[in-house]
Amino acid sequence: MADHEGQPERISEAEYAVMDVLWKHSPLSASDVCDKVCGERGWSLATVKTLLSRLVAKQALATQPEGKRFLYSPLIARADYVGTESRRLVDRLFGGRAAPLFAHLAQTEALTSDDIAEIEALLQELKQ
Amino acid sequence: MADHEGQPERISEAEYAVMDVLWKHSPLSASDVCDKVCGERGWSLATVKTLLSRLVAKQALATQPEGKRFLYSPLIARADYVGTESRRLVDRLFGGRAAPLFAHLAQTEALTSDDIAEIEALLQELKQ
DNA sequence: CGTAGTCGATTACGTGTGTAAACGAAGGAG
DNA sequence: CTCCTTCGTTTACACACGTAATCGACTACG
Repeated sequence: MADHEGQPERISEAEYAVMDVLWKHSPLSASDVCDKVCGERGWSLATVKTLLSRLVAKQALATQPEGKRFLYSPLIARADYVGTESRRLVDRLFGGRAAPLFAHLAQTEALTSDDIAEIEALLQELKQ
Repeated sequence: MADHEGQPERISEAEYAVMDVLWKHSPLSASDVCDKVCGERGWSLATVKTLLSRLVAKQALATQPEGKRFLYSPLIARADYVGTESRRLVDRLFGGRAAPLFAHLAQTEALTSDDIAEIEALLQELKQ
């Protein structure tokens, strides 16, 4: 079947943890990535290697040879991923409207007064 | 292994489509549910039956016998599910802060001016 | 030059998910 | 009373995901 260039394949939660590291520090080797995530997630280096390979297969990461090993760097922007995922949630759960999402976050106390201030500031900009 | 009563099991996307129908019209039979979703999703009745069974196993649906068949109704509130999922996203992608999520939604044009007005109204209430 | 460590690639395996067919019980039609 | 339909239940299967061991190549140390 021809590489028919659809929308990018989805990135799973574990894969996201790997992307997250690479979004913060760009070209890293597999071991470097493991140093940053294997602790928190209780992973072995082998697991990180698998996730890196899958992300390369999904064209979410690029590899560049450095001596005998590879350095990995993101091919997709964090903002794109985050935007897509946010949109998915809003579409699926709130019929595409952001306001009900906001109402829910507010009701479940996920909003601090700092958040409120910040959002007000954003709204001010948007209204201009 | 003892039924150790943890947090409710996760509901997958396909399962959510079924829940969605039942959140709108409460006690329905399997065929009724199929009538509402099999069209849009291209499912067969068998698929709906499987999803219903899995949701019962996950204690997300209750069954009540009606003649020879069952009527299904939600055991968990839509608001709970939606709240949990929203929270997961905010935690995972935005470090638990809602404000950056809004910034993203705003930038990707997911916010209409109606949304903005609605959110402003909500903020007014929250500030009291 | 050989041996040990390291790297990416390959293979593995259990579980969840999407999708569905097959099976067995029960009720209605004739 | 027998056959067909209709339920719910059981079983199936392919693919994605989480997690990891193993393998073949290469390098660096001795």
